[in-house]
Amino acid sequence: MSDLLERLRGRGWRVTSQRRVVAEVLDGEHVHLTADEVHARAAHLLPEISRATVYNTLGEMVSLGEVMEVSTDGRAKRYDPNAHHPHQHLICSNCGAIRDVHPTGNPLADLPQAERFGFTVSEVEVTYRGLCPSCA
Amino acid sequence: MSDLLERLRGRGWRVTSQRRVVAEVLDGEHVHLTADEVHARAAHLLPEISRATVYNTLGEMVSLGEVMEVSTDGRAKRYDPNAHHPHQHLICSNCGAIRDVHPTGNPLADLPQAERFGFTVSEVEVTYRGLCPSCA
DNA sequence: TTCTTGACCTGGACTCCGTCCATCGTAGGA
DNA sequence: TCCTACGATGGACGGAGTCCAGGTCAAGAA
Repeated sequence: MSDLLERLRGRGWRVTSQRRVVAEVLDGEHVHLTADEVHARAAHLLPEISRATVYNTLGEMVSLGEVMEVSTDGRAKRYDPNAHHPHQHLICSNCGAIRDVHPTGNPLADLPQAERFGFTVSEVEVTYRGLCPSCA
Repeated sequence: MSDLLERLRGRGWRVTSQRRVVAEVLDGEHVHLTADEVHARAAHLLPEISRATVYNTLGEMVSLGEVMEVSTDGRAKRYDPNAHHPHQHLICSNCGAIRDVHPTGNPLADLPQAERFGFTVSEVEVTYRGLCPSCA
């Protein structure tokens, strides 16, 4: 993630302290923060940052393909900086903990032509659910 | 779905006109209505039905396993009455159209033990995305 | 059939998540 | 250093869903 700002600058992004702070907050493995959590942590580093800016910045990072949006439960969306390594998610049904996982196999190949209803299918998203060690 | 009310009655549910109307609205294949849509259609049959009742009834049907909740895009949840036939979903990225699909294979088996992080995995949800014939 | 009662329904207030907009500030090129 | 267009701000707004106090009624009892 450290080179995220470089990539963004290369795409013509103006680098501001707000954007730098959001990028810093979104750094690491198994990071799946809500926009509000990003805002809280960013505000720790830059107290005056506004919610709207966090939403804007996250939205831009998503549309640039640098960050992945994860809708876990119909509540707040979560933001996953691990967008360059294809992966799926494993979610605890009880506490909501999320892990990045890498299943074998190719689910796209598992959808027969007859089941595609004429759609051009381009993407598959797999969500595993269960109980994490602490909740089991 | 016609026997849904019978099943619910068997589980000790009090059958009211409101619940009957919600059950009637949720009938058919490839039905994926939002709570608001359910409310609108139900109100067509029973004008005084309230939003809260629709939410309560849908929530109860979901927790009884008679209806399945589908979070498509982080907007409103959709309700799928086809809960007794395991299936996945295919969604048009452009217009949001949804179809029930039946992939081959077993994605649960595709998650190696080492990728389970100690979770007790019990459920997989697969969402295919692409463009429907009208949007392509 | 009528009575009784606890489960159910109602509508409006409320929360949470996210978006919009007018205005102000500033990064970075000239 | 100056300019200016892009970015940030914060407050109002909107959609989706939940909560609650009070009124209503389904269904078993007699």
